[in-house]
Amino acid sequence: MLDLKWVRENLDIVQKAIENRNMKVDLTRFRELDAERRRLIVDVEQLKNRRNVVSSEIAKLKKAGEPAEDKIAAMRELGEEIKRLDERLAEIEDALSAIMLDIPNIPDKSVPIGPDESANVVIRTWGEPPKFDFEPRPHWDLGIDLGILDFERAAKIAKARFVLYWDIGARLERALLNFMLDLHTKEHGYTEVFPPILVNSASLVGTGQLPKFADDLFKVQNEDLYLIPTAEVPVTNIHRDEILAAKDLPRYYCAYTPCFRSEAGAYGKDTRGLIRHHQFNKVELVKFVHPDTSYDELERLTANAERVLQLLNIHYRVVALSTGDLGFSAAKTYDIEVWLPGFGGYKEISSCSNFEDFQARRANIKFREEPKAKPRFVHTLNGSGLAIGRTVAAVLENYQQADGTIAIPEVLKPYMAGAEKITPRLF
RNA sequence: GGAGAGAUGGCCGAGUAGGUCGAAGGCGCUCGCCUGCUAAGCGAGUAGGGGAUUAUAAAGUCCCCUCGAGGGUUCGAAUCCCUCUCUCUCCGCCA
Repeated sequence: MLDLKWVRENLDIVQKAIENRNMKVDLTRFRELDAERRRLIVDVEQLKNRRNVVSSEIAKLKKAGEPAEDKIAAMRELGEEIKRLDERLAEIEDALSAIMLDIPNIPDKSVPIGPDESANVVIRTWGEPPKFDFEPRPHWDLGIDLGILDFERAAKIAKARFVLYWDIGARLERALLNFMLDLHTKEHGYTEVFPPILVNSASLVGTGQLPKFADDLFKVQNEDLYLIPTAEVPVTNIHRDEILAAKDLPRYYCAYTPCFRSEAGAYGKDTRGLIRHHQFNKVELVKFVHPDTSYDELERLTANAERVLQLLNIHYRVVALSTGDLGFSAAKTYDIEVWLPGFGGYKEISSCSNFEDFQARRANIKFREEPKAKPRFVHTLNGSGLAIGRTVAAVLENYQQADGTIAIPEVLKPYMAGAEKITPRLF
C-alpha cells in the first residue's frame, strides 16, 4: 500500500506508474473519496469535541447536585447526528481503503519500462550451457525413466500438477533444501525459521496477495485460513504490527516450506514436468532492512540466491523485470533464470524483490531510528533461494549422462547418503 | 470438543455501585544534575493512529480515535450488555 497523503499529492506519478504496469485504476474516484473523507472528519470531530466538553459539564453539574436535563437532551440530539456522520464516514473509508489496497507499488526508477516480459533486461549471465555429445532430454523424461518422478500416481492421489518423488528422487529434493538452508544460515547470515504454512487473511493482505489475488490461493473451508503460496507470507508477517529498534535491523530470515498455488490462469502452460505445480517446496529468503539500504540489500539477496546455482555449477542468467512484468507489491525484481538444456531454454528459478515500504505499510512493520524517534516503516525484501522442484529439474537436465543416469553435483554428495549418481530404481 | 479464568502503555501492574482515566505505581529506556569511576541518588521526559493549522517540511499548537477486535446501551464506558479472537487451567480426543 502507498501512503495516502503521498498519493493525494502525486496522483500523476501514480497514474503513470499504473499505466507503465499495463494496468488500470480509476483515480478520480480516489480523489472524490479522499476529499469527502477529510470534509467529514472535520465535521464529525467538531461535534465530538462539543459532546466531550458538554459531557464533562454535565458531570460537574451532577456532582454539585444541580439539574442538567436541558444539556442532556441537547446531547441526545447531537449523539444522533454524530452517529449518522460516523456511519457515512465508515462507508467512505471502506471504499477508499479498497482503492488503496488495489493500487500497485510504484516501480523504482531503474526498472525498465515495457508492456510485458519481452521488455525484461538481461543483467548478467553466469557459467555456460553444458555441452553434450547426445541430445539432452527434458527432466520429466529422465525422471520417469529413472523411476524417481511419478506424475501418474500423483494425479491419482491428488490431481494434475502434483508429483510423487520416489527413493533417491525424494532424497535429492531433501538434499537440495538442506544444502540451501545450510548455505544461507552458515555463510550468508540468515536465521532459519519454520513458520505455519496456513495463514490468516490479515497476513495475506499484509504481503499483498489479498484482496486482489484470492483466486491464486487455496483456502481452507469454513476457516479464515489459506495455504501459503510462498514462505514470504508467514515470514514477512512475523513482524506485523511491531516496532523494531534500529539495532534490530537488518534482519535476515530463511525458511523452507511447501508452497501451494491454484495456478488458476495457467491452463496449458508448463503442463509437463516439475515447472508449474500446485504444491512445491521452496527455500525463501526474507529481509527487514533500513530504508536507506534496501537496494544494496536487494543486490546481496540476489547474490545469495545466485550462489546456490554457482555451487551447483549450473548456468543461469539474471534478468531485471520490466514494469509490465513486475509483481503487484514489488518496486524492483530480479529473476534468476536457470538453463534447462533438455527443455531448451531458461526458466525462472528465483525471484528477488525489493518491496520498499509497500508491504511494511500494509503489515504495519516499523522501526525507530533512535529510542525516542517517530516510528518509520521498514523496507522488506524477499527472494527464492531457491525453488526446490525447479532446481531438481535443473540438476537432472544439466547433469544427465549419455546412459540416462544423472551425476550428482559435488556439493550435494554429503547429503546423498553416499550415492555417486542416480540410476534407475529397480523395484 | 466440554468447563472455568483472563486480555490495560516496551514490561510488570492498579483501576467494576459508568463522569477531567489515555490511564496510579513500579521496572526499563532517554536527557540532565550529582559523584575520582561504577553503583546509588535527584529532576524531567517516555504509546500508536488520524485530522486541522503554517507556502512546503520539520517542530509546535489544537482536536478526534484507540485500555484484545467489532457492535450495543448511555449526555458520558477501560468500567455495563452482545459477538468474535487469543492466552491460561482442568477434562475428553489425538501425532
